[in-house]
Amino acid sequence: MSVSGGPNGSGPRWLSGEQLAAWRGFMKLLHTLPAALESQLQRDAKLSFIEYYVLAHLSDQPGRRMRMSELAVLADTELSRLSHMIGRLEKRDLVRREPDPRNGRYTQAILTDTGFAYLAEAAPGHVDRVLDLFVDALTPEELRTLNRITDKVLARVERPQDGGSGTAVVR
Amino acid sequence: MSVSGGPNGSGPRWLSGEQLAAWRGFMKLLHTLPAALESQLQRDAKLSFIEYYVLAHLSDQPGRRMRMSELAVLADTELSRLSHMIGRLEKRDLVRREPDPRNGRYTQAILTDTGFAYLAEAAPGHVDRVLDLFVDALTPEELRTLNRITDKVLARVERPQDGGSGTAVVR
DNA sequence: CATGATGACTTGAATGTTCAAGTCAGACGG
DNA sequence: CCGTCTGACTTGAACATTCAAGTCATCATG
Repeated sequence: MSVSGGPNGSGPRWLSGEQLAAWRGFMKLLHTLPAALESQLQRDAKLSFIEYYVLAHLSDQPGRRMRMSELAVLADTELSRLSHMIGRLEKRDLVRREPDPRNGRYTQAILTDTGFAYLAEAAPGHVDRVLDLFVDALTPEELRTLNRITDKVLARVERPQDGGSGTAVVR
Repeated sequence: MSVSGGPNGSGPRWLSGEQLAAWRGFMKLLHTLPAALESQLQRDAKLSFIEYYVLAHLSDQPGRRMRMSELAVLADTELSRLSHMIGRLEKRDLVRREPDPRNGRYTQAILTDTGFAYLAEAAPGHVDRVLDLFVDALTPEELRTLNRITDKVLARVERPQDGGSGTAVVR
């Protein structure tokens, strides 16, 4: 980037060629892989990626139900977005809501029978695609390495401490 | 997932434990890493991830200008989204538009001086974060492996179109 | 040239996401 | 009990993205 070495003259750290290549490629993957999976899900089941995983998580649960806030954590989304989303899925009869009988502050999202059948119909196609685009593309060795890499980066991202990387001044 | 082995009985292929762990972790990374970078950019420069890279690509170009359609390819986005986005950046005086003098059908997006200065201000903080969360988290060896993995998956995703299950060869 | 075809955007409406309040149930202190 | 507080959503408005037309310059053809 012209901005990197350019106007700041002796600018701050930048990325080396190899690092930049890895980062660029990874950024591209970040966008294209979900897009490819979404397009399959959208075409075959009119579901977005996150909708699919919300339904899948519910189907996994005893009673096919879960508290909204727990589901939000699992689906890695904010409660507000989840609430709107469940509202839309409710209109399609895939999910319904009930207050938790044990504690009325909580709401349970419940996968309906319709929703379960719908998911069962959609799952194989999606799984095929994950296998095809991701799992089968890599050797078991590479998969293990990737898992380790993922964990390391996630640990950094979720590191409790924030801080603008130490003493470097960011005006 | 209950849906995987459940209602379909002898269902189609599913993911093994290791595969599933790798996929889950990767999906999580797909979401949290961009979110972490966006939150820094948003806080420090009121820019989204993609807006940042649009400005960065422009700054890289001779004349700091590029045709909309080329920029759309580089930024991996649709023209319509780019057009709306450039419209918003235009209101902030970071970018302006001109018809290409060589061919009036084309539009050039041009980084203004204001935009260039703005980007120069925002870049170090963003780069720091990429280094911190991504590059520095991995060994050079891991970075190379990741790069290879990325290329393999991207090749699958961008594969023209097949569906024929005959070829097991990845080459 | 006039006419239609094509390509490269631009635009407006529909849809989805984010942000800032608002609501409501239960916990807590007096 | 009563009032206040807290947590867990829900809601509506603002904002962004997607989708389906619409516009406009240039090209091809008769």
